[in-house]
Amino acid sequence: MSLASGDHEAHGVPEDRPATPRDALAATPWLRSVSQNVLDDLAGHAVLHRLPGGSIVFEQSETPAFAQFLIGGSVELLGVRGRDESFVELIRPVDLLLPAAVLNCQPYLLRARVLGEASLLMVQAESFRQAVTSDHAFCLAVLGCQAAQFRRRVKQVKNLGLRSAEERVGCYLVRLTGSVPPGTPVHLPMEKRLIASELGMTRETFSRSLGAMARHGIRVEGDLVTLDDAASARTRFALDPLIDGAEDFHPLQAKGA
Amino acid sequence: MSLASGDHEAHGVPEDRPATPRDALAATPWLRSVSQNVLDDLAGHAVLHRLPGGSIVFEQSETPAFAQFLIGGSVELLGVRGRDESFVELIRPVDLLLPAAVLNCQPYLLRARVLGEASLLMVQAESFRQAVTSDHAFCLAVLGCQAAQFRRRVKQVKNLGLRSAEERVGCYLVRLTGSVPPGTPVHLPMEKRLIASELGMTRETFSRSLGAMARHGIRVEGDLVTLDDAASARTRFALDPLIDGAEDFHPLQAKGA
DNA sequence: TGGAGGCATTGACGCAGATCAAAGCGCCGG
DNA sequence: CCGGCGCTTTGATCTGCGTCAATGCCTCCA
Repeated sequence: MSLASGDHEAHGVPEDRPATPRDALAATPWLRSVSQNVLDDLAGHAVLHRLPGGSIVFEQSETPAFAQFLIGGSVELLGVRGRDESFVELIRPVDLLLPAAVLNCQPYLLRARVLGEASLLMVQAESFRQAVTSDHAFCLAVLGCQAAQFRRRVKQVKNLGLRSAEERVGCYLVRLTGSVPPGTPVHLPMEKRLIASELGMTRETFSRSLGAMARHGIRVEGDLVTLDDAASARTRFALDPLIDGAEDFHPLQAKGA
Repeated sequence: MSLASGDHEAHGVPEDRPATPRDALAATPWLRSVSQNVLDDLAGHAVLHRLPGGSIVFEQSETPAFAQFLIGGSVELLGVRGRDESFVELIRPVDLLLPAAVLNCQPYLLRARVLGEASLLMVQAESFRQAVTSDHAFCLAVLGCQAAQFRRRVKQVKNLGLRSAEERVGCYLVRLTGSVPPGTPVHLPMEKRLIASELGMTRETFSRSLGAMARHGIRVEGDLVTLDDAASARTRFALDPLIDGAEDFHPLQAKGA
């Protein structure tokens, strides 16, 4: 249920980034039930890569050469038309970048751009497909990963279609402050402009909405959020688990026939 | 590349609806490479159902009891909040209704409502999951189905985010008339209000946009569309395969390890 | 044949949110 | 200590599209 970006090793313990492709795969929760030799094989056709903020991981209409596992940092997916970009989704670790395109050998429908800094595990597309078609457990893992992504998208669409800009902001903040006792200040997990695009609005609208939150018991100063009147806030901005709930990977175990 | 709804047996040959669950599975293109006995097993835990227009197939937040295969007709998926509904997607045969929820045993995020009339094959959820976890070929088929759905959703989002209402209408009509020689009148494949919600706008806006099409070489009279000036129309409303292209199921064959 | 209900059209109007523009305000490098 | 750059804030303005309402048109059925 964390709203945090994958990108703070600023204070405290530096995230222990895996040193090798094999380590990265071993550290991926949703590959837990995949056999060692399949992971070995994948790792054998993979490289670990680190990209600075702003890098393009792939471009719209490219044919995938790799299956990209996002290991650290975060990546935004954007629809592009000429000069215009429209934000579609923010991917956080550990997840696959548009597995559908890789599986189907079809062109990417979106541009992927790194925020902050990201570590990617790049597995050769053909080896990835190979593994999916030859190993049932891996196939199930990918299926589960895709299912979670799909549900996240649906939630995003519902959030956009069913709530006003101000409500989206309110619910976001209520959720953000939900895990600490009311009154405790909480940091926004990323730059405001990024939160704004994740919530499907411009920075200006986001900024104004933050101001308006005061009227409902949420105080925002800089990147610090305090829930002054929890009752009021939670009434005005009622969370809906079918929109605001976290969407976790759900394990499916292979069984013999 | 058809825009047609799944719902015209009005003129010509009546669609041959499968008589038994087993027939329905056999007739599903994307299950072609699944072995007979798996299909037999699924059919053994399934019923074929026919629902009149307006029926609710399932309600938001229900836990799936069945995996629903849409065999004929079409079904709309809607996000619901209180009294409001927001259209999310139109499903056409043959496809699964929200497989992610079924796989993960998680509540549906959307309401499913029948348009016109629909035939559904309802497979017991547990048998469906059983088949996915025990049969690799079936697992691959479901993965492919989900991948196609995912890409359709992304295209939809791009269409909405990157084009104005009028452009969406224009592109829709250009695509609709694309398969016949310019000048030939074409029928709209469904009621205007449905096209409008598929294009993410109100009927009124859709209606006005249809009127505006005349300025770009597309004449609309009733439900008949004629492309008068193909060059002008296709320039103003340039199709983008990454938005307007059909998204078909892409087969992945199981291979031994 | 007439009227009721569903859909489409048309016009007037309003508004949420985008856009444009101009300051503030850190933060960093020199 | 200064200047520039990127982010944020704030205000003014614009506009696409939704909403509301009136009307017309079909189809179905009594």
